[in-house]
Amino acid sequence: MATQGNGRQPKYQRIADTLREAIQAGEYGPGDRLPGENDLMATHDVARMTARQALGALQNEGLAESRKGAGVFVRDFKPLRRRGIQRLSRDQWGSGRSIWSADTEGRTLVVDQVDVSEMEAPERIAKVFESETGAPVCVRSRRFVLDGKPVLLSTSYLPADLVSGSAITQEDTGPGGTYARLTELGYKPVHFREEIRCRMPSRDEASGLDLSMGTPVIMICRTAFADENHPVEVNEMILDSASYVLEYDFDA
Amino acid sequence: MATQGNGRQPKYQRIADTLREAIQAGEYGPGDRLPGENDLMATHDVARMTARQALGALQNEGLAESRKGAGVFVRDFKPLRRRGIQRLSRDQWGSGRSIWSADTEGRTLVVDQVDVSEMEAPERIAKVFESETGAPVCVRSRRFVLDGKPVLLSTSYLPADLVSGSAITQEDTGPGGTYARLTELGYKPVHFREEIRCRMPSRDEASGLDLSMGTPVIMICRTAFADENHPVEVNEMILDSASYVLEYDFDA
DNA sequence: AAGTGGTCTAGACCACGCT
DNA sequence: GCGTGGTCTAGACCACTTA
Repeated sequence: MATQGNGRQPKYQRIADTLREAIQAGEYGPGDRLPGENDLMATHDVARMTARQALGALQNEGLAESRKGAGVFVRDFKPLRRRGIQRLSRDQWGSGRSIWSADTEGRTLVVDQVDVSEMEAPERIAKVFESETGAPVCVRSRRFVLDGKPVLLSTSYLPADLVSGSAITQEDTGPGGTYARLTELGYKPVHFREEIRCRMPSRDEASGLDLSMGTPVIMICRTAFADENHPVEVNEMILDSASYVLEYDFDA
Repeated sequence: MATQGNGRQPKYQRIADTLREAIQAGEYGPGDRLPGENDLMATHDVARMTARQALGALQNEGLAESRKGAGVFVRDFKPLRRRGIQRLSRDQWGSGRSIWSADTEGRTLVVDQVDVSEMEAPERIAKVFESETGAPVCVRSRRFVLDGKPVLLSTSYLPADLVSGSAITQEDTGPGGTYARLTELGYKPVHFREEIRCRMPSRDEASGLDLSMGTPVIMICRTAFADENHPVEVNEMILDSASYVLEYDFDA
């Protein structure tokens, strides 16, 4: 017992390898149910926990996901393409269209969990605005749900003195959104910086995006600048990495 | 026994939460050792597997990493900043400098596992070059190790007929690298497209980058275009997400 | 040599979903 | 109702590091 030394590598890894290869060979397609714990215990003659470890490995790799009471299923990957630069070109939001219309053609977008409030700026935000920590900022947080699947959590920070009284402090910012309003206020965004990180989600993020185990998130932190390096907005976004491909097109 | 219903959520989650909060509160700093399995069994009065699950959860979140025979330790996050657009501006490689010099100032970069060969183009690559599947391509794969830590795996594909006989087919491509040579050959890259995905690593990627559990990878697929949409190179990169922040700067 | 995490067994009860 | 995955116990041996 516990003689793991048979084939040089752990039993659960060998079982996981078998399943992985079967998936990649197409024996199990997206959405198909994989052999369950009981199946694996029988076919590989192992204990419960060992079969579980094998299935758990596949889930941690993002290849499979479990549904309680139903089984473990092969995952699908059909991402949205988010064109980082074109979507923020002036004509997008200049003409009253949401910058989202570029990404979501022909699909159903719902924005929910909208919350607009004013609070003291967290340190990292205050630092960008070059204001003292604790200066008031307008905070707009939202969730984007595409065809029933939550794909993005967004939290946007703007200096409160800049936007007070404008539609930006309302839930509905009107045609063209925040950037159109900033333009009207004399702070037209002319330059953007996007910082991209990738990591495993926090518990809040996992539940907010309805992520299954083994799905990382993409963090995009976008800073919008009015002319001459004047930052007017910081937007922190959390994206379901299984729902997105980011694209940046630029000249040498 | 197995009365998990005490506090509404699983025991291992409660233990993980305790540790997570302690980490975020700074009680355990980067590199510090967390309480081990035996500690947790004693302090929380649980079985081995339950303590393991708690520590496993933290590792899957990327918050901690285990070292066999030593313990579980809080992870650090000190990423490189990769400026996607500036690093590919003409003056970088035009002057004989590697585009890497922009990222790695003052650090030790080693390139190893260099392999240059010719093979038939995989389907996705042939599609980009608009050649028939199986057309010959020059494949350059390398690994970049920064201060002893592998951070990036790169595989670059170029049409074989375009580069045959040039230094691009050598291990050392000379000053300015592949892009300087392409320019000399009359295929100056003038436009780039980078596609970014994020997912959990394959086993090969995890071992090649020496990743610990719970670390996703960033995939960058860059296509370089000579004038008028003529693709001349496809570079597929796998980045350790704990080592990188990507940055894209652009005008509206 | 002692302690650590990695793997494994053989049982158990639970909540959930539906073949 | 029955099978599913989710959680948990109480043991065990192993390989590795030296905190």
